[in-house]
Amino acid sequence: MKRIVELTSVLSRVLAELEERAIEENGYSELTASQKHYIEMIGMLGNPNVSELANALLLSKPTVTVGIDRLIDKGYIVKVPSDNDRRNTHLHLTEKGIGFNNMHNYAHMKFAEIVAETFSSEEQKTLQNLLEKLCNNL
Amino acid sequence: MKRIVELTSVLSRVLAELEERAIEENGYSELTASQKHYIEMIGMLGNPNVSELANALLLSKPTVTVGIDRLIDKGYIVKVPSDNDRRNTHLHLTEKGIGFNNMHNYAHMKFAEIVAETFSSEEQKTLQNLLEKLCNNL
DNA sequence: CTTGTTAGTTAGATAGAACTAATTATTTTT
DNA sequence: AAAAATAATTAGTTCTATCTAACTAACAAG
Repeated sequence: MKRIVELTSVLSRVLAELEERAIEENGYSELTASQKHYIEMIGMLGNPNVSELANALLLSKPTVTVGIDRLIDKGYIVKVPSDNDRRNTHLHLTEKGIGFNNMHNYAHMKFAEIVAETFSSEEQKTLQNLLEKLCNNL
Repeated sequence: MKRIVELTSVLSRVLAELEERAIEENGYSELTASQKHYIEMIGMLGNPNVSELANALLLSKPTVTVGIDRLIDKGYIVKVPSDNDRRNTHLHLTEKGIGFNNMHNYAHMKFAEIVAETFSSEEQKTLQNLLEKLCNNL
């Protein structure tokens, strides 16, 4: 059973590495860890304003203002002024920003390929059921 | 089959979170990401000198010298001068340093508990075989 | 229409993490 | 014994990420 934990942690690492490699190969290595975090969060929140992003990242607004400026320079984000309230600006991801967030999916697809190559559909069903059960118990 | 990927990535995240929580709860949050990396690497290398550690971390020696100083201040490492060559110093982890490296194991134990609670021993065997097969195909 | 609030920015400070160049101390080589 | 090589450190620089305090601009309420 210890072995199960080991194997799970191997899978963990492999998934992470697949994602890292996708990020490398698609030219997103110019992003720092914190910048990646910004972009992911903007994707999850869906066009937040600066304050909302700051809250979600547990950072001060000035910090986020500066962080955003750099991501705008690099072409990952644009600021769109709000119509209702001209103080307010919405943060939108550019194509490039969305592209980065897709690296996630890209890595998952690679992994899915491996799963498909490894298992018969019955095995897949069994594995899925077991994982499902495990996740329900977390 | 997409579902299998999802579930795996959930497990990934849960493992990471278990480890993070263990780190938090045991007072290791004072460590930065890079400092954690130093400590892990020293553990893996087993009492390296500064040059060996720098090589392993792909960093310059001066960078590592300074990094080590901070970890000494915080009580995670001690420097032991070499007997053969007095230029040379070996880096040893203190109890505290070893304690940090054990957070890894701690998280894995927690996860093992969950596995044990979730599955019969037959299910465990099945799961292990499937994971084994998958890992062999990576 | 003045007062207060809200959204965001600018300025200035601090700390970490990295680098190169130069220095010290020791050991090895010739 | 002098010169070269090695291990580590010190000094000085740069960049990123963070903060607080102070500011501007826009809106809201009385």
